[in-house]
Amino acid sequence: MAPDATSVTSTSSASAKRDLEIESIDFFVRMMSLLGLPRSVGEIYGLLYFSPKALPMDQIAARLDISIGSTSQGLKTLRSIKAIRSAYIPGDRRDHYLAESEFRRLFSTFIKDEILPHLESAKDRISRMEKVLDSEPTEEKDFYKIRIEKLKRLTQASGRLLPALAKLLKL
Amino acid sequence: MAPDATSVTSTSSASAKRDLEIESIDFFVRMMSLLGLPRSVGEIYGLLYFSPKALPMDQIAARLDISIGSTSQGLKTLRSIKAIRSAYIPGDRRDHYLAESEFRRLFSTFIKDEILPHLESAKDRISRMEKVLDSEPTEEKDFYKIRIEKLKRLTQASGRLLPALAKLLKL
DNA sequence: TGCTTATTTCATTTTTTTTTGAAACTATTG
DNA sequence: CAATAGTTTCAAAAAAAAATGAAATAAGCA
Repeated sequence: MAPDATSVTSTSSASAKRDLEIESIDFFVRMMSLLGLPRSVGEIYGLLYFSPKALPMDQIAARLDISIGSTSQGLKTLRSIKAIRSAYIPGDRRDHYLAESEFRRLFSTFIKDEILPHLESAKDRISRMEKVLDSEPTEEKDFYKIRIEKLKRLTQASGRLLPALAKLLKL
Repeated sequence: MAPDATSVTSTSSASAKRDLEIESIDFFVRMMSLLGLPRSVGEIYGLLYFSPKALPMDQIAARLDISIGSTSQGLKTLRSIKAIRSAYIPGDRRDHYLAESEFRRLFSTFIKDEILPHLESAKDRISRMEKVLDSEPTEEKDFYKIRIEKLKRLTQASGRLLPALAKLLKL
């Protein structure tokens, strides 16, 4: 195997870099888990976020001590939410990855891909509910009407708020 | 065992109610899972949300066909995020639960309890990072400085945006 | 084209989360 | 104050999610 091309450039403190790396990984592991993404995804992003050079998959796996399977999966996830991009390194046929540091974009992608679809299906569901309520003469009709109305308002409010938020974050 | 006090009051469509109940449960199971809460919590809230009467624990468990252990746990969770409240029913010594239908409150509680604490610890972490960077003469200092700066801006922005959002939702 | 290196896929294993059910505890009431 | 009904707790089981590792596939190069 080739000598480790990213090994520390001798003189300056490797440990300071390592400390920053660890804090970064920890930070993003938590943050990603807040978004419901697995630990490995946070680790990978955290590592890349504080890496001045683009890193290939095998080095990411080695540095984090996780399998290449997880690494491949994690990179796929991060690509899908546009949290990383690959950089071409001449004379090396491996893909190299860089963190997209504008992660406000990342949130906005997340809202668009994960939350808005749920809202869509919620609208359908509410129509179905209204149909059920209209079709059959249920007791406590008023109660049900009010509840459906509240759900409707919630989804409408979210439907307006979230895209606005997404746009705000993207800029 | 006593006859089921909440069984349908004869005439009007039980199936319409059941249909609404099922849609509601499905809706909230998805929504809660978006917030990282277990299925049973969504089921319980969904059931209560479309129940005109307050329901005791054993009936909730029976209707959802889940254990009383899960039900007790789930109710505890829902109480902790103020998503339900209990109603006193004269002559019945069981606690009866009602859904808090203003779930905008619920989101705001969620932001306050789940997200803001992370932000706090993020601030500490960033201070630590800055200390590390200042203390040791690391190469690529500029790169690290910029990254830390970006993290800082993110947490600051969130620290301003989230409480505002929480307040907006609570009204 | 064949050889080598890099990457993806996916069945299996491991880990984590959730649910269950029974015992412990609490509170009410006769 | 005992008997009973209601609730919580928690160890164990079940289910779900994530990670592994090896085989399959793809891609670059001679």
